[in-house]
Amino acid sequence: MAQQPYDRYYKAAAPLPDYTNPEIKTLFISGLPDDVKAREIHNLFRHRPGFDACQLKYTGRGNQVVAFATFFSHQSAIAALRALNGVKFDPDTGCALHIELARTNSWRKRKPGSGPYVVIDNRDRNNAQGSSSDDGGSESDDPSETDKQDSGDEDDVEDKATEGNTQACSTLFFANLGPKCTEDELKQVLSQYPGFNVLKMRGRGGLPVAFADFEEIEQATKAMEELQDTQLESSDRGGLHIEYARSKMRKR
DNA sequence: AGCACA
Repeated sequence: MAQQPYDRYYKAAAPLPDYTNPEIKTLFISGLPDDVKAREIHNLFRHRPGFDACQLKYTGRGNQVVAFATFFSHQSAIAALRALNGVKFDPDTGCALHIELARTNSWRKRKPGSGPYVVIDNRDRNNAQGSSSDDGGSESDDPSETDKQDSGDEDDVEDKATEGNTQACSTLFFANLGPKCTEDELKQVLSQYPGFNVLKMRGRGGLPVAFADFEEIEQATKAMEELQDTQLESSDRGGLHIEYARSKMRKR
């Protein structure tokens, strides 16, 4: 009853996950219900700092499905692992996520044009599921997975051009930071976004706020969208609140 | 809701 087929699967596949290998930026996720959608995996990780892309994989072993999530750094992968490992993914069945560092990084880089997640379906070609090199080879756009085709990137994102009342600006304003938030922590997150220039933190009578300057408005927008509501490790409150700054940061 | 630096 409580015995899950994937238990056997991942124990056999990853006998001793190496949590210390700093090369690995990819997480291996099992414990997923077999009707999980790639979109759900994406939503699970999309607000984690440093998240790059993910893939859902039908292993071909029964209905078993696993996922891989790739980050821009080992550290951010570990942070997401710690935050999400053991989390109840399906409240009905109570089944919990099992997350480990993957044994090898995903070779797949997110291409500018392509979506943030991909589906790999081995259910029909039931061969070659034991080897370590079967992690892809195809960008198979499965017709059964049509959720992503029209909208590409988002499904629950309201993409107004502006946040609050402010005009788009290449400097971002960060609020809802915890008192323990450091410049380094924020810098580390932001440095993973193209065009990131300078960070300035200000302690506004207790709670810190921050300003992050980007080369281009588009790059600031991208970072804002991806980091909005992200929980920093230092946070003792809700996720990041980000808006366009009211004025561009002064050049020095 | 909280937006500085000059």
